[in-house]
Amino acid sequence: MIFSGKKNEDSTIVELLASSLRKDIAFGTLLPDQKLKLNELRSRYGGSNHSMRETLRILSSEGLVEGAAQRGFRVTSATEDDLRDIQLVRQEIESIALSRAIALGDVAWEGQVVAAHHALQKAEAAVATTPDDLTALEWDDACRAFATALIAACDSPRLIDLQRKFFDQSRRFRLALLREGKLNWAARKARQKALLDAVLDRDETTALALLKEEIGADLKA
Amino acid sequence: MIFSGKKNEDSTIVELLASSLRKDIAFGTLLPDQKLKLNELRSRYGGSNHSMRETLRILSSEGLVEGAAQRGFRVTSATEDDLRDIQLVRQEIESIALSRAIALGDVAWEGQVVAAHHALQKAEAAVATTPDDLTALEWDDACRAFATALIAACDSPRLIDLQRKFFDQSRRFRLALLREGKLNWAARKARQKALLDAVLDRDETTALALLKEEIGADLKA
DNA sequence: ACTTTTAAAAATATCCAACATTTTTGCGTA
DNA sequence: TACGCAAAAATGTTGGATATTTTTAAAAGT
Repeated sequence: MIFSGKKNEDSTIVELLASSLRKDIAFGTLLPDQKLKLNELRSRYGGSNHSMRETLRILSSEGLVEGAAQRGFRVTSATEDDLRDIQLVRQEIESIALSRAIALGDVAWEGQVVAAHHALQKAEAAVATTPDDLTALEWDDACRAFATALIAACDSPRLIDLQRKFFDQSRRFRLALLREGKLNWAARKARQKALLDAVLDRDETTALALLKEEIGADLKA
Repeated sequence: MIFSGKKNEDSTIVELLASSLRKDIAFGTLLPDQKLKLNELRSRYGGSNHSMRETLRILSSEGLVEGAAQRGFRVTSATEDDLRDIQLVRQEIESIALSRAIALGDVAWEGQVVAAHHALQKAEAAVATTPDDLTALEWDDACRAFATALIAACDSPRLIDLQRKFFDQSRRFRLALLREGKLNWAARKARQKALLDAVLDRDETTALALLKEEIGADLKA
């Protein structure tokens, strides 16, 4: 990944399809609860029926779509209950992981966190002024990178994996709030700075409180 | 499948294959880190290459198998680190879920828990005397049912789903301990009874401590 | 009118056979 | 022994064909 800003490592067709579908689900091009018929998807995204089925199995394992035997797949619903549940899980998982990261992280980790925070600041400023799709995607990626960096020093690969999955499930909601202009940029900036400082100070209590607030902020925003 | 005690809801070929592979992974017929070549699997379990690929995607989403682009699938490794990680995640997830269940559960839930505990007692006694494969499987299912019942009143579908997935990941280790005769039946019985009582008393602190012990017991046993 | 039955259409699930691409293996050479 | 390369093996992908199931729409009966 020498040249790529974002590494587009979609080496197989199935991964390529999965990326396309993920993006369209995140942006709401594919709506919650929408039936995903194989032939429609194929004519829209390409690929054989098998590739598309495999793709849907992958998205299914990520919680973005749901499949039922003999009756195909549909986009996972996105009700307020779903949002609440996802946020609950994110808060719990990321809290545990952050605790461990704060206990275990070294200086290199601190560097990662600082860098991710810096990139996030830039991305937030950019999307606040020009909220087109591409900028939105980069902003969302920056959010993800910051959240990932925070727990990178955690010693549990499975917790890290869960963090990734549930963050991706929360994308749709975050992008929706952005579209509706319901994000408080000043508050976010202050909170993120405070979170960064708490982490660097290894102030676990404060950091966890701020992390939960950061995750929960999207709900009633 | 008209007579089977456990409802074999494998309505599709893929689900059937997944069940077979799950079982063989749990019992160690398919060893950790073993390469899973499609043609070998097909001649052993049947199914077309696509069905088998889909099956492996499913198992992959359950953490039993791992896939890498262009180089196929292999059984997930099962080192001590893996065990530790799985147990950590189980302890955290199930603790959160049990807390919520204790707070929210009604009498029907208590009934479920009592019933599952009763069945577990029977299954433990059975497997302690005749540890053949079938009995072992039934015992393991009873363990799972008890753990599931404990958190059934939890209001987070995603936590419940995670509990299921990580319990299934821990199967291999539990069955291995059984095979090696490293389980302390008396201690287990006492602990399970104490856990049941704590839950029925809504004594969260005690219940959580016992739950963590129950999950962690398999490690140093 | 309203449910129930039945027939047709659509969609899913599966398989086979072939082919392109990538990875692994085995062997000869430096 | 290490290296590189060709052969073999394995993965990834496609198209077409077919069985089975679900969904739909129409027909029938009360």
